[in-house]
Amino acid sequence: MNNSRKTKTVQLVLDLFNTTDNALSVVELVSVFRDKMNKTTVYRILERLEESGKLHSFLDKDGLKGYAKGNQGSASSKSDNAHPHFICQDCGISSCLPVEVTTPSIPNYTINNSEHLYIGKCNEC
Amino acid sequence: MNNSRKTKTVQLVLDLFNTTDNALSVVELVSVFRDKMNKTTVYRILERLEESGKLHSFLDKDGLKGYAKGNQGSASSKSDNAHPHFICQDCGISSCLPVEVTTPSIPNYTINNSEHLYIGKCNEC
DNA sequence: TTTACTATTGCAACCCAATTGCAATAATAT
DNA sequence: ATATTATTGCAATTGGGTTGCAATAGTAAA
Repeated sequence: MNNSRKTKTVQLVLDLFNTTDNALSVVELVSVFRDKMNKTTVYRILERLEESGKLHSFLDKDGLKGYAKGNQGSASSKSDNAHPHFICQDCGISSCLPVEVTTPSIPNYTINNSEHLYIGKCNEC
Repeated sequence: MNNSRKTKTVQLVLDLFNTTDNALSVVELVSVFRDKMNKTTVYRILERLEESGKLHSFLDKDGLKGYAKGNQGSASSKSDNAHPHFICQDCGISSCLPVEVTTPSIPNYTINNSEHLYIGKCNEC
């Protein structure tokens, strides 16, 4: 018994993420699907797709949420597969950086998870 | 001609940051100064103190803004002195990590600035 | 000290990303 | 077909953060 249902709206979201490797902000996604589904639905679909590991999320430099393909670990194992995200300060495009993240060891601190954001210019700009 | 004025409210904020090295979220600060000054005033004072290099800011894992002592570069030279921030998932306390940040070099990307956040447990928890 | 100048503050209204409650709808299992 | 319940739409709400503007209070000059 699988809980998740294959609805038209979920399929639309999945289709979009299959056309790009870039990350998309929730604001963009809500706008893109303006006529296809409700804002709340977009939020909830993204939430579920992240939960199930089909997408992962991160915060951009303005504190807005972005989503991209792939699993950065489910809610129960957040620390797997961490990678930095990049945002172009010119065109605003954001993407996952295919780079290893090294976690420093700090006395008195146990580090379980990390977020890394790089701001700069992409090759288009 | 120095633009900045030594007001009572600014002094209160500076006094608080002199009692701790930890970072404080804007929400906390607004709450702490609830009876001393207006919410808007807190935001504006923090903004000015960051501008002048007495404080620096960062985003926590929920996208909320935090402030801590010290200069992470003025608005014109943001990339100086970057360091990671730590948030304890138990007590919520956050602090600056005295660690160097290494910026990876990625083909086709120019990186000008970065944000690093570590989530884990502090020595108290 | 008084006066003039203007940085700073308080307040109310506003912006906008994100969340919530609930009834209606539509996948899926039987 | 029918029952079950995951999913959606909608409207209202929450909450961090911002803005406009008049009132207030530092500060410099007279």
